[in-house]
Amino acid sequence: MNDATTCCPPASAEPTPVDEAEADARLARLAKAIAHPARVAILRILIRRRSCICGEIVDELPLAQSTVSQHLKLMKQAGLIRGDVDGPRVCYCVEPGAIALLKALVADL
Amino acid sequence: MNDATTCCPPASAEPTPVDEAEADARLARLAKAIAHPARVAILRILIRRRSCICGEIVDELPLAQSTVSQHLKLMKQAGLIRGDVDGPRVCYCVEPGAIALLKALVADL
DNA sequence: TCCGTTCATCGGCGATATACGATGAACCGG
DNA sequence: CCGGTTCATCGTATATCGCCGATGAACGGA
Repeated sequence: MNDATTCCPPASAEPTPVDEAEADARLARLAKAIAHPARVAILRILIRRRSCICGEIVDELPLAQSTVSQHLKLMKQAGLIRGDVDGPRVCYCVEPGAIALLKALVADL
Repeated sequence: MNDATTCCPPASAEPTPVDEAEADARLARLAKAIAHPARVAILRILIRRRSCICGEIVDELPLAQSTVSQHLKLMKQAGLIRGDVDGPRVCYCVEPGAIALLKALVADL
């Protein structure tokens, strides 16, 4: 049994964008990470449980494992989530700084 | 000269999603509308000025008029903005309810 | 060492996004 | 009624998305 503390270290400092074009790009990137119902569902799962094994996400969604894996990859590339290897499993969890940045960027609209 | 009151009526009531799947779909749809730097830039322009003629947006962006028009179409389909015909021009403005819903859905993550 | 579990990646398919120039439609002014 | 302005749409080309089954890679247990 893994608790969140093992796979989700404190959090990396999310650099706040300074340039406006920078902010646009960052917001667009984060928005793209949740621009699909399946990814929003994945994000909610990761938030509800504090961390999550890939398989558990697959079990909760009506999608193939490879499809879920691709969504996770996209979200990871956007910096929204993190995936830490834990033996044969991969423990996914939300990148708290990224969520905070997304909320801030949207709230400042 | 057109002011915002002529082209942007009070606002349509944006139905708050009840179902969680509904909320996912709605959030994904709104997120998609800002999932591109150009669209974020357009949204900022529309917010900064309270309303905007399409041509003014084209002037502020390094994109062809047709490309901007497509972005506007996508944003309009997502319900994020509104476009009211004003003679030969089209006056675009933000759909306030949609922005509020987007902020609420993101804040509740 | 071998096997089962877990997840990522590959290959393929159809659909959509993104961009542009060119053309069409709607409107106003003269 | 005609020409100019403004914007939408069409047609095209390329890239990415979204989905799947199949295969590969990494790991732990027997």
